[in-house]
Amino acid sequence: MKLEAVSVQRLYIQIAEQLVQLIRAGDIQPGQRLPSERDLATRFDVSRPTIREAMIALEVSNIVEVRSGSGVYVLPLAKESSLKASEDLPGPYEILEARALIEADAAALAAERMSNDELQVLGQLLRKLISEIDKGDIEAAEKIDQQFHLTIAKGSRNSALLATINWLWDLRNESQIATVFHRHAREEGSTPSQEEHQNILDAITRRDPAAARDAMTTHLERVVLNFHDYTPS
Amino acid sequence: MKLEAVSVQRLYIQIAEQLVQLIRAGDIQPGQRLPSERDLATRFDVSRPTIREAMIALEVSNIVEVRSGSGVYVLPLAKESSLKASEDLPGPYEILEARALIEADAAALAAERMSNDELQVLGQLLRKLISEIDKGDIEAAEKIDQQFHLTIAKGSRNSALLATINWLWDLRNESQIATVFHRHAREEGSTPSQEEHQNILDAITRRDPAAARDAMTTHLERVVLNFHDYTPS
DNA sequence: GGCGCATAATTGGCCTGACCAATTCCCCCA
DNA sequence: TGGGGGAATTGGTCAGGCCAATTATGCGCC
Repeated sequence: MKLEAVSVQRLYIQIAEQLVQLIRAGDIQPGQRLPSERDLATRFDVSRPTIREAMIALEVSNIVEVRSGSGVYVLPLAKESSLKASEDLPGPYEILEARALIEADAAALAAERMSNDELQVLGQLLRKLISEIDKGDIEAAEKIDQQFHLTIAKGSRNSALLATINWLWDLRNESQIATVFHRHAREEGSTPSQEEHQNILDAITRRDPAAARDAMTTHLERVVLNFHDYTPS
Repeated sequence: MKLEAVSVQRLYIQIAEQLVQLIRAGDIQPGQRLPSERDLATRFDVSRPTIREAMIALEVSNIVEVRSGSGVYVLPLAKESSLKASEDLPGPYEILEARALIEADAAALAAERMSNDELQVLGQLLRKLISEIDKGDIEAAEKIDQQFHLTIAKGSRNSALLATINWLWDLRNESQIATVFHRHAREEGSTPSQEEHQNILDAITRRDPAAARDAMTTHLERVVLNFHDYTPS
């Protein structure tokens, strides 16, 4: 029997996410100062170092600015920094469709622009991916898979594309991790993807943009099909 | 006399940046585990909470991965990333390139999915666009132009694509409104775009995805070319 | 009454030391 | 030789404390 790998997220992440939500919802306006660390500590019922870690996370993410001796303030762009309000988030199907299109574009560009070093990394990731799948560690394999795709996105040398693809993965991870779809994908969807990933890597290595695009499209459209088959309709 | 605005950076930033340098230089390879927090604390001669803050910063920046009870490990993509991920927003060229790719995808989908009502709206927008250009009101024309493009994005029936395209337009508007590029684009770039917009609309009306994609690509690639011509090199 | 300035209160920056839980290591025993 | 099972290591979190920067306060002086 497999236990739910809940693995409660670390506290600083929980707190940072709650604060981000408050900011996005408008409960805390840009420019406004949020409560002192000591105050937040008692409110969230955690220690001050934990609050402090959450602040670091928000600061590095350019969501707040920390002014020593004064307080921490919400930055102006904070509300939009993470694309779109949390209202009608795209569903898993829309995310997959968008990924199929955009990541295909990115793969084509990457085939032309990616450095040899990055290709090395890509090869390592693929080997690691296969080994994790063999070991049966699906969770680890999914992380590697994400890194594989993001490395390609980065290879496009276009930070707008990279940011977009990053966002789509975040969406997938945040909202949909426990759906029937993903559970199924974990069980069954891994095997063919090895070959598909290999095809993508080969195409990029050959510096063949069209082939890279096709390989990526094929890969993600199969995932879309998997999704269709197992969606409770 | 001007004093050095040293304002000693906070410790966690100093440490995080040193580690990033080590990673970039290859002294710490991706996949490798870096020293324990306690170890780093003594080496840098700071307390463990400070090291911990630096780790949080690196983790949020997708440079390392923290595995509880095991250690913190350098991620594969780490070599080229830096702290403050979103600090360097995409430049105008990157935005245009991304738009050319993504809006082309959206146009192709829109050709298949857009409702007739929306097509009507698109036609009205185009007429309005032409009339504003004739009147010489460039600013109004740009707003209409944006609506035209966003209506097509909406026609893709994919909220992830729509959100992405929305975000790219926001980026364009916010950060680059006063550059030489845009000033020039306002003066000269309007005339040919009338015909190009018409081509896009026609293709969608004909329900021809490939043509819609091509028309959108052509349109935006010309803008890219304009950009190239007038970029101060 | 209004203006300045010194002092007090608040706030972030950082440290020490400690305990817990997860992971890994390693030795000993079957 | 192959497991098993502590013991050591490592991250996760807490408590409480001191310092420096910033801000608020209030008192005296004009």
